[in-house]
Amino acid sequence: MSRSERLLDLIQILRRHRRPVSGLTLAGELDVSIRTLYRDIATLQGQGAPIEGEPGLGYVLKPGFMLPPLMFTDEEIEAIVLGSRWVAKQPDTRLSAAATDALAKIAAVLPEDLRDELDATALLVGPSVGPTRENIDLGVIRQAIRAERKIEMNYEDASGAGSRRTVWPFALGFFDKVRVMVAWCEMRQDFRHFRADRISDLAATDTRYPRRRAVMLKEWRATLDTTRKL
Amino acid sequence: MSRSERLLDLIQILRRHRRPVSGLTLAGELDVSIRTLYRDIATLQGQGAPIEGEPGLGYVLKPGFMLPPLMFTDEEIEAIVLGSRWVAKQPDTRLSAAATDALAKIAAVLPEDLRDELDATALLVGPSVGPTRENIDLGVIRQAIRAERKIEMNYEDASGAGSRRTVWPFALGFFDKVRVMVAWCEMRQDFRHFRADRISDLAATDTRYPRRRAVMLKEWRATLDTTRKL
DNA sequence: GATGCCACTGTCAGATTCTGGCAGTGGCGT
DNA sequence: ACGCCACTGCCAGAATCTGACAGTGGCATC
Repeated sequence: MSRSERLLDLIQILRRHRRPVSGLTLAGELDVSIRTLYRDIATLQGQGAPIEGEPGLGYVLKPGFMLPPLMFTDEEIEAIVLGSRWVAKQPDTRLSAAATDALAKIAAVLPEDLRDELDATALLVGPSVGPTRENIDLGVIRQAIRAERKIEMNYEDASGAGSRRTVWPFALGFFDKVRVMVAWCEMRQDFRHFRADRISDLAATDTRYPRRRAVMLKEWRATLDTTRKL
Repeated sequence: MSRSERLLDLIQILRRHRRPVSGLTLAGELDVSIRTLYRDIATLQGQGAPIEGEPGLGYVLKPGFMLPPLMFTDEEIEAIVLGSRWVAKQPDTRLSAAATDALAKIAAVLPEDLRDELDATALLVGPSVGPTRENIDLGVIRQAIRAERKIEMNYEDASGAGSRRTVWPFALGFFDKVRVMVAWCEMRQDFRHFRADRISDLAATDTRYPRRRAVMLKEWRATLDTTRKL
C-alpha cells in the first residue's frame, strides 16, 4: 500500500471512531509503527485536515469531508460555481457562508490563472425574491437533521390555527420563495411539510428520534411518487 | 521537491502550453529525466487526468480543473450538494448534466459511508417554476462566453420589435424565471441585457471579440453599482 | 524505404525517501 | 510519583524513486 493510500485510510479510520483514539491503536490498524503514524498525522495536518491530538487521550478528526485529488471539466466547475453562488444568496446565513467558504477554499488551492478564471466565471445568480419573513434559524433545523434530533416548535397552518408540535425533521426543501421542512409529526403520526415562514419558537432538543433519517427520506419519497412535489 | 508537488507542477506546465509539448521539454522544465517524466504522466493518467500523448507530437492536457486533496466541513459539502442539485434542475441541459456529473464524480471517490451521507443530504430543491419558453441552446452562449466569440441572433425587445444583432457575450444571469445574457451590443455600442426567451436564431461565430471577458464583466459591474441588479 | 521525431516499455544499479526502533521531553490526570 | 500518551530528533536498514540504456512502434518527411 502506497503512502498516499495509507493517509486516506487513516482519515477513514479516524472518521469511524468518534471518541479519541490513541496513536498506538491507529498504528496497529494501519500496520505501521507508532513513529510512522506520528509522521502521517503531521502530513495530514499539513494538508489541512482538522485532526487534533491530546496527550493522555488520543486523536480526533473534526467532522468533515476529505476529497482526494479530483479532475473536473470546465462545465462541471461552472456548474459547481454557479450552484454555490446560488446557495450563497439564500437567506440561510450559515449555509450561505458555507457556500462562500467552499468556493474560497477551492480558489485558495488553485494556481493563480485558474483562480482568475473562477472569479471570471460568467454565470451569475439574480437577487433573491424580496425579503423573507422567516423568523427562525434554518441552521438549527439543518443541525437537528444531521444529528437526527427531535424539534419542538409552534406552527400556524394554512387556516391560521396555531399549535405546538414535536417533529422528527429529516429534510429541508428549497423552493423559489419559501423553504419547507419535511418531518414526521408526532401529533399527526404522519409525514408533514412545514413552511419555514409559519414556524415560530423553534427549539432543537437533545432527544434523538428513533428512526434513521435516510430511511424516512426514502419512505417519504415513496409517498410522493404520485404527487411528485419535491 | 516532492513527487506529488512535481505532479501538480506538471499539470500546470501542461495547462500553460495549449499546443502539444514533447516529453523531453517537459522533463527539462521539471528537471527530471525523460524516463521519470513518462512515469509521472502515467501516474497522472491513473489518477484520472485527461492527458493525451501522440507519437511525433507531444502531450496535451484536455481543458479542465485539477483539484488537489481538499477538506470540507459538513456545511460546506451540504452547500455544494444543494447548489449542484439546484443547477441540475435548471433548464440548460448541458449545464444540468455537468452538475449531475460533478456530484457523481465526487461521490465516486468517497468511501461508501460518506457516499451514503451525500445521497442522504437532506437539502432538496423544489421543481422549477413551470416550462420555460426558451427555444435556444444556452450551452451555445456559455461556449461563446468561454471562447470569447461573437454571437449573432434575432432579438425581440420589450416593445415587440425584432432586430438582428451581433453581440459580445460575457455573462449569463440566472433569475427565478428567466435567464439573461449580458453582452456588448455592436448595434447600440453599449452593454445590453437579453432575455433568453426573446432570443431566436442564435449562432456563435468563429470571430473572437476584441476585448477580454473579465474586463468587460468588471466594467459592466461598475455601471451597475447604482442600480444593483445582478 | 530510410531517416528523424517522439511516445512508450523493461531492466537494473544507485540515489532518495520512508520506516521502525530508540531515547527523551512535556502535558495531564490519578 | 506514576502511567498514559502526544510529540520530536536521530540513525540504520527497507522500500521506493530515479536515471541511463536498450529497444519497439507510430507517423511524417525526405
